[in-house]
Amino acid sequence: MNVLKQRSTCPVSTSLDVLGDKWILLILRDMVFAGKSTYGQFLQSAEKMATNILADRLATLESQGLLTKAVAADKKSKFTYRLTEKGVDTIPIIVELMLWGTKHCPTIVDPGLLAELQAGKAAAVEKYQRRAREKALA
Amino acid sequence: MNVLKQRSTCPVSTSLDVLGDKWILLILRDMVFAGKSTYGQFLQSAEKMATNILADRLATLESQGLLTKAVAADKKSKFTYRLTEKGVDTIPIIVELMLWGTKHCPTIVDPGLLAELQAGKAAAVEKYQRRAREKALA
DNA sequence: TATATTTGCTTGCGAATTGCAAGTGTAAAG
DNA sequence: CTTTACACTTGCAATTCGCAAGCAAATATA
Repeated sequence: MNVLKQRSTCPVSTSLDVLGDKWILLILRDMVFAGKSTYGQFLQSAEKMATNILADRLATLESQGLLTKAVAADKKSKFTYRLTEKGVDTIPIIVELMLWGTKHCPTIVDPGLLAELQAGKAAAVEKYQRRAREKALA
Repeated sequence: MNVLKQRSTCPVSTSLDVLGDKWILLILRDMVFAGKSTYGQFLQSAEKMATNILADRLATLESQGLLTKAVAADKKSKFTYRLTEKGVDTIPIIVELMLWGTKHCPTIVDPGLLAELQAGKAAAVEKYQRRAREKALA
């Protein structure tokens, strides 16, 4: 299950073999910019992903080493998903997608976040990466 | 045909509604980094995309305004695809995908391009954007 | 002028993937 | 000890995918 097929040795292609899925990147977005970390929270997103797809993509993300799964601190019947360094490294990609969408598609954007990104992209990326790392340790 | 469905108003999600497809981004990669511009050239890529998928994705890219289709200068039975500004603006996304793949997946990378990106990402992105714009005018 | 080739697609079809609805299992709460 | 919360799993119709073959117009070749 969930065996990755690499189509070529091109770095863009190999990235897409993992990340070239609409749901995968929305899960990562939710973790980074919405602070979500549980199955139930991911289900509540505006895009309404199906439960089987969510389960499948979480398993893929875990097997690909982008996130870790652990029993939640408050409840034993609950799991917490956290980004690994490999996952944290996708933040620049998500940020570029956000900027492109903001510029070229009809969207509703958080003005604070947009201003932050336009003021200094690299600094904003680093801030969210730092924040994700801190959460992973907690 | 090729009607886009927007899943939400989030800029990451709207970007993915257009770009969240493995083939779409490989076509853009071929245009930007391999200088390809015809149907036949796209078919020759290492990833071997099916002819019906290529035709479909080129139509999508055209209808979404990422590229333009024109009769080739040398042959009337040939078409030339060129990036629009909206297409040129995807270069930062492709560059981030390339960097992530290089760092986290087994790949074979062009050392010159990698060195150029590591020396100065913004400068390299601008160079390829300039080059794509020049080609579009030719 | 007749035939072959290049180029850019379409079409058909079996296989894989998706999305929806409903069901399952375990832990905690009442 | 029943109910609720949470995280999935299963079944199934419908869409999408990938492969192979076919098609049509423009050009090259004999």
